[in-house]
Formats: sequence, C-alpha cells, structure tokens
Amino acid sequence: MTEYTSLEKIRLQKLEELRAEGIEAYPTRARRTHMSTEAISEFESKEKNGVEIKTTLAGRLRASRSMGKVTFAHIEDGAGKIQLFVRANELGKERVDFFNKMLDLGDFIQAEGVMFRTKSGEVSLHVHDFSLLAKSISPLPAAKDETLEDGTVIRHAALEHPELRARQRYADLAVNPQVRETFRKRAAIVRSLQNFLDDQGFLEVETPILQPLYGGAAARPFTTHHNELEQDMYLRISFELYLKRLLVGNLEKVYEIGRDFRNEGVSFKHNPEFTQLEFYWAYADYFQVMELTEQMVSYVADKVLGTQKIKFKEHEIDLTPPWKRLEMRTGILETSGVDIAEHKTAEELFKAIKSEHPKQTPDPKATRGKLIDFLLSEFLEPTLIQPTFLYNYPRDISPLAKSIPGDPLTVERFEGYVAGFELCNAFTELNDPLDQEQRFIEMGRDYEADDEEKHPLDEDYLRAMRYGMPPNGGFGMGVDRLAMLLLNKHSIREVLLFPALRNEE
RNA sequence: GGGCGCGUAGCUCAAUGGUAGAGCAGCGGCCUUUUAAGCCGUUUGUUGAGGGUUCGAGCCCCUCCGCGCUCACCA
Repeated sequence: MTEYTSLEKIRLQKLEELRAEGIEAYPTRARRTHMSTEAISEFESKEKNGVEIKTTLAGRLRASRSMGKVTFAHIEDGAGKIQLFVRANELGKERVDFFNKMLDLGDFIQAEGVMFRTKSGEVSLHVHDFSLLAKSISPLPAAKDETLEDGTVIRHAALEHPELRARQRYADLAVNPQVRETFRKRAAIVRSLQNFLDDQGFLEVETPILQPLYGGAAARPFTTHHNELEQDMYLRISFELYLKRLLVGNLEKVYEIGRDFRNEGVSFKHNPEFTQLEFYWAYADYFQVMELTEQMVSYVADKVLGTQKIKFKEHEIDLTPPWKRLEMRTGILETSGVDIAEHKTAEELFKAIKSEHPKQTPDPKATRGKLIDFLLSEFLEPTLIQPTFLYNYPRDISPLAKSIPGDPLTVERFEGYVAGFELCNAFTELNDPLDQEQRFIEMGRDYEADDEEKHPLDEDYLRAMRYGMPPNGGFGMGVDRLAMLLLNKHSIREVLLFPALRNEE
C-alpha cells in the first residue's frame, strides 16, 4: 500500500471534491494553440498595432500568487514559462477561488484568453477560461526562482540531492530546466556525430548486443541465458569484432552508436552501461583516423555549442584542429624521467620506475604494458589538458592493433586526451588472421585459467578474417564522456537520464 | 570491494548529550497589476533502519541500508 504524506492526503481530498462536483481531474483531451514563447513573441511583434491575440496555453502550474480577487500564476510548457492573470472580473469570484484552492503547484492546466502586458511589464495571458488537465498528487520538490534586476535567476530550495535527482529523474527534470537542457544537448551531440559520419560516407549499422561470445575490450561481461537455445549469452563489451566482420563483407566505412555493458566498478566516469561510438574505415591508418577525430569533435562542439573553445572545470580548452601529437615514449620520458624504450622487459622497467620514483608502488607482477599504463596514468595523463593525441602504444596491451613496421614491441595506436581524461582510443587495425590468432593465444596466457578477464577465443572472427580484411583504421569513443566534456559536467550521472543505482531498501 | 564523509519536515538547511527548529511549500484569513508578492494566524517529524551506552541520544558506540568523495578494476 502506498503511504501518503499529509500534503498528498490534502490533494487526494481535493480530488474527491472535484469528483463530487463532476469535474474530471484527468480529462482525455487537451487543447493548445501556442507554446508560451510563441504567444509572447507574437504579442510583442503586434503589440504596437493593438491587435488582439487569442491563445490557449497548456502547461504545468509552477507558481501562484493570490491577491484575493486577482491571481498571478506561472505555467511552464516545453518552451518556457508564462504568466497567467486570473481575475474575478472575467471569471467571477467563484472561479478565482477554485483556481486558488483546488489547483496545486505541479498540476497540468490549460488556459485560454488574450495576451497583454502587466503594469510591471511582463507579457502575460489574461485568462478568460481555464481547466484542469491532470492533477498532481505528490508535490514536486519545491523550488522558487528569484529574478534579479540584471536578469539573473536564482533558484531557492531547488532539488539538489544527487541521489534523489538521479533516482527520481522525472522530478529532477520537472523542476530543473537546466537538466532538460543538458539532455537536449546530449541528443544534439549524438545527432551531430551521426551527421558528421554520414557526410563522410560512413554507414550506420546495428550489431548484436546479445552475443554468444564477448570480445574487443578487456572487461568483465554481464552474463545471461537464452532458454530456448539453451545457451549462455553475454551483453556486448564492445562492437569491434562485429564491425570488423563487416569490413570483410566489403562495407568499407561503418559506424555504430550504441550501448556497451561492462561488469565493472561504478565511478564518476563509469556506468555499467554506457554509450559508445565506434567506426572502422577501410584503407585508412591511425594517422588518418587522428585527423578525422579532431575534425569530428570540433564539428560537434561547433554544432552544439557554437564554439570550439570550451570550459571544463577550471580549464579553458580549445578543440580547434590540429590537436597536439605526442609520442607516448616522449610524453612518459618528459613527465616521469623513465624511457620505456630503454627497458624492454617488465622486470627492467619495474626497476627503472622504482629507482626513479622510490615512493611509487607499481604492481611487481604487472606486464610491461601494464607498467607503461601505470606511468601514463600516474605522470602523463594529468598534464594532458589541451586536446592531445598520444600515440604508439605497447603491443601487449593492444591485442587488436597492428605493429609498427620494424618495431615489434609497439603498435600503431593512439588515445585522445582532453582535460586530463581519455576521450577516445583508436588504432591501425590488425588484419592478419594468423597474427591475430597468435595474439589471442598470447593474451590468454597472460591470465590465470580462472581469471575473469580471460577472454574466449572468437573462432568465427578468425574465420571471417581469413577471407581477407582490408587494412583499416578503427576508432572508439565514450559518448557519455564527450557529453561530459562538452557540457562541463563532472560526473557521468549528470549526462545519463537513468544512471545505475543500487536498489532502494 | 577498501578508505573518508553524509543521511533531520515535501524542498533547502539549523539544533554543547538536556523540551526537535527556520525559510519556502501546505492549511485558515486579508488583499483587483503581483512576480522568492506582502501581512496575520497555523499544521507538519519513526531525526535512513535496528541495537547499545546514559537519568537523558539527532548528537557517543555497534550493525545494516542508501548516497557522495576517493582508491582499485575499467572507458
């Protein structure tokens, strides 16, 4: 049974009274002729001519100030807010009382009348009739807006609790317009990415989310089971192996934007399901992918924000191409003093790190690649504020990337860093089926038999590769992270409508 | 999963171990151009849950739940 608060009980009582008077609190149909902003701008453009503008508006009651026989109220619709002027002269004392007593903040109503300007100058609707469209039983988290003389709006008692905002996103959206704006912009970001790639001749495709095997990244999967097929299945951890199968099928430029699922920890930049963009581009290498990446991200910033100069936390970031290129070896050497090229085994590299930085505690059992990753995140990453392509990665943490000709320890891979965090990851893709098989086997050896990160060998993927895969450049980017970066949001939860949360109770 | 912190009215927040409060919202009034409207009056609580210490616990201790920050895994 629902437990009602005292405030809710009062509203339920009003519902009873409405019913007793034969008034439908949830009528089937509504009427609206104008959005709030349309009504205002139409009035302003015709105000001088004295043309009467009749409108019917619909929206949510957000504020109400009764002065006895006159009430000022604001309703909010999809476009903005507009003031209603409700007066006994037109409606009679009874209807004004009804407005004041039977309507509550949060109710959806419609009101028809004529546009006018109040003494204090606000364009408003002079209401001739109104009706309830949907009763609100639970009071929305109360918030009041104060508009200062300079136009700044201050929110008082706004819903701020991060848990409530995420758990009850509907209430958050209802009372915090800037949250609605965030998600409109997020949609615009995704649309711009699609437009950009479409214009470049890429084909948008959809590949299986439910997979018999998982692969393409180092992460633990979510496992599920198909009853009729009597087999376990996995939610995908990346799109890579399926998209590259399409290159075998002569689709030369493909991309997918969709959900990945990784059974890992949750943090300000990790959600168990997140939106990923991956594209694969036949006959391109990682340098070409770099150029396309900087063009794509700056294009999106331009379309969504109208500028390539963005703010993130205390940083001013310029996304205008070209972005800085920094070889990983050089970057690590400059920031940590360790030259990874001088230490070709894990043991040597470990000693070098310890002698250069006695206080640091890298994992003594780590592979050479993992040690390099340690140096990267500990020393180099925090310095990469302006957009930077960090390129040439150790082979053993990049099992799907192609080696640099003449350098068997290094692969043609880059990651794009902005504001100190990793935005994207790309490489010249490995297209040699025999080498790929070796890599899979090598990678399997790095893990204990029961290691959850140990990945199954995808025989079908190797079968596809054996038909022949064109040389190609591949790319992956967390779309949520791009949204965080462009919208200056410092937690992934701010750019996810319904982030993963533990069950209540 | 580890460490640190937080949880008080519908919302935002107070309250030395000593009667649980304020503003807004709500409810009852007054008010025909207000806009965080104003004025008078007034209600609202299992202080996240459970246990313990104490004459007495919102406050101290323990367990649990949820969230935040952070570390690890990862993108």
